[in-house]
Formats: sequence, C-alpha cells, structure tokens
Amino acid sequence: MRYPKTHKEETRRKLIDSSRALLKQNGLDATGVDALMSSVGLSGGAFYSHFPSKQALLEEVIREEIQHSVSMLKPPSPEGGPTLAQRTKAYLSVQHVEHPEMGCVLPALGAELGRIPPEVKSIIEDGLKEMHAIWYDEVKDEGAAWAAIAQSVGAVILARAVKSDATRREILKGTRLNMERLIQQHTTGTPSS
Amino acid sequence: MRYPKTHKEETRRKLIDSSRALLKQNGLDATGVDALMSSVGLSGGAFYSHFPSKQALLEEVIREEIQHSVSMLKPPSPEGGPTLAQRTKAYLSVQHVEHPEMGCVLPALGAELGRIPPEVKSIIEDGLKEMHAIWYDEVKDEGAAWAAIAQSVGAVILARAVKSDATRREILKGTRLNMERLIQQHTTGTPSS
DNA sequence: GTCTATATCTAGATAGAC
DNA sequence: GTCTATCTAGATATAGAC
Repeated sequence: MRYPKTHKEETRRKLIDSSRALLKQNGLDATGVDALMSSVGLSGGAFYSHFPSKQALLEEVIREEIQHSVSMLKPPSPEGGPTLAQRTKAYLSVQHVEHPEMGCVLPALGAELGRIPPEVKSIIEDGLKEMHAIWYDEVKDEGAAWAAIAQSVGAVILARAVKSDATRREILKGTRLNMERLIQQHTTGTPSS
Repeated sequence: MRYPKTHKEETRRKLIDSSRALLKQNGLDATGVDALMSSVGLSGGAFYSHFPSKQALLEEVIREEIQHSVSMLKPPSPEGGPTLAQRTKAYLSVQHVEHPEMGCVLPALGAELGRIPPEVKSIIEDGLKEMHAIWYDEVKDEGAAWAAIAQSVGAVILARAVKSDATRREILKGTRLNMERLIQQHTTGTPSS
C-alpha cells in the first residue's frame, strides 16, 4: 500500500484537532472544508476520505470538545490539584476570553449550539449534566449549580462582545467575585476536607 | 414620482423589523439578502436601494436590538409596572427560550457578537453598560450586577442548546432561583419603596 | 423604487487520474 | 489517500429596463 495503515488515522486525528481550534475561533458556518483541510496541508477534496460530510466532522468535534470541557471541570483524580474555585477563576480570565480557539466550546459556539440537529444537542445535554453534577457536588444546590455554569459561559461570551479591555475586565472581575460568593455561601459549614 | 415619499422609509422600516426577527432566529451568516427581502415581499436586488451592504443592515439591526433590550430591562417610567425580579423571571422563561426571534439579541447571536467589527462592539458595550447600571441600581454591587447579566444570557443560551424539555426547564428554574437569591441578598435592609 | 438578469465568488460535494 | 477538475447551489453585489 502507498500509505502505511496508521496514516489515515493520523491524518484524521490531525484534521480533528485542527478543526476543533478553527471552528471555535471562527464558528461552524464561517469555516469551510477547504480551510479545514489546508490547515493540515491537504486539499479540500481529500476531506471526504475521512468524513462523509462536514456535518459528520462537526458532530465529532463537538463530541470531543464537550468531553474535554467536562474533563477540565472535573476535580483532579486523587487530590492536590487546583480547586473548583481556582479552575473557575481561570475560566473567567482574560487569557480564556482572548483565546477562544484554545478555550471552552460553549462560549465559543454560543447560539450556534441552539441551531444544531437534535442528535448533537443530546451530546451537549449529556455534557452539561455532567458539569452540573460536578458543581452540585461542590455547592449542594441544584439551582446554584446551574447558575454557576450559566454565568461562567455567559460572562465569557459578553466579555468577547465588548470593545474595550476595561469593560472586558470589569465583566470578568465582577463575575469572578460573584462566583466566589456563590461557592462560599453554599459551602460554609461544610469543611472542604 | 411613482412612489410617495413615505414609501421608502416605510419599506426600510419593514425590512429592518423583519430582519431583526430573521437574524435572531437563524444567525447573521446563515441569513441571506434574498431571504431578508423576500420576507417583505421584495426581490433581492432591491435591497441595495436601502442599504449599501448587508453589513450596514446588520449594524442597524444590532443597534436597534440592543436599544430594545435595554428598554425592556429598564424600569417602567413612574411606578407600577413589573419589578426587575419579575422582568428577569420572564427573561428566564421557556417562552423566551423557544422564541429567539422575539427575544433578546444577546443570547440569540451569542458568540457571533465576538466576531463583529469593533464599531459594532462599541454599540454592544454601551448597551451592556446601561444594563449594568440598571442592575447596579437594584443590587448596589458592581460584581453582582455583571453576574446577573451574564447568568441571564448564559442560561438562555444553554437552555437552547439542550435536547430535552426537562433539562431546559431545570436550567431555567435553577437560574431563576439563583437570581431571586441574588436580588434578595443584595436588597435586604433596603426597603423597596 | 423595484424588477430581472447577470457577474463574481465561495460553499459542499463528487469523479477520475495517480 | 490525495490530487485536480468540476458540478451545483448559494452568497453578495451590480446593471439596466420599467
């Protein structure tokens, strides 16, 4: 064979990884198959040896992105890593806002997630339920757990939608303060270890 | 003249109003000039008698949408209308989530707002500052005011991104409860009238 | 001011050579 | 598996008739 059997899966992996960044940066509609392929040094026509359609790639990308976002929110295995409060602080950082291509898929795609087919919405839903469980474990309150996720995602979206750095920082700082308060209110009396 | 002088502005008005709904429903990129024009019963070519480009229409639409969202958040002139808490409850409703075309522009466009030109981001920013002032007036806390806006927008986006009605309702209900708590915490000791 | 026709460009997807 | 060439469809925008 002209290509080693590992070649296809390597190319596929590179394509997915590159697509994850590009799609988060520019959105689902605005990123064409040609752009995705040339980002891994291939021509547009070769795409269809790897996926039957652009939609199929989008599904895979969203699946991996959601899985990744959940794993980033998850507490580190034994002990010792950053706390949920600390991970949230990093989420609500200028660094995250300025680099959607490396960040969470939820604020990067935003409203586009409301327009994807139901099968893909199921993936989002499962991921959000996992995130909710992680937050619930911390704050022991169903509502507060959903609100924590909502305001994290919302703050990053809003911070990206304003022009000035000053307002961007205000939004992030304000939300960080509120999140600290939310965590503290729901964990007082519950020793953390 | 073949058309009365009020005709152009009437057509323009109808076009903008119709565009506001369509763009919020389908997104900025996915809605073409032809679709916008045929929604008011005209052909695509006639568009350019009203706007020099699609981008110019988008700016006008976003400007009016932001202005409208601010006016919806604003307390009714003298007294007697719904409270901020009540208006927030309506914002976090299934009705709002299921009808993006009639709802707030921020969750309807979401991440797309992060990719518009700086001039338009200024419009968003000014509107967000007005919304922040309205919230600050209620809760007297800069951070809580930003967090209130962020979690409202975020919750609507997330509610639209999940498949099941049950989870949709959970997200909205949880966020509503948290918003009530936020308002109550920051207003105790401050009589409301 | 609006129409039809068109120019130009880009999109997703397919066909056949290598 | 990847390439080039191409099909079809859709986009933004323009030109000229009415």
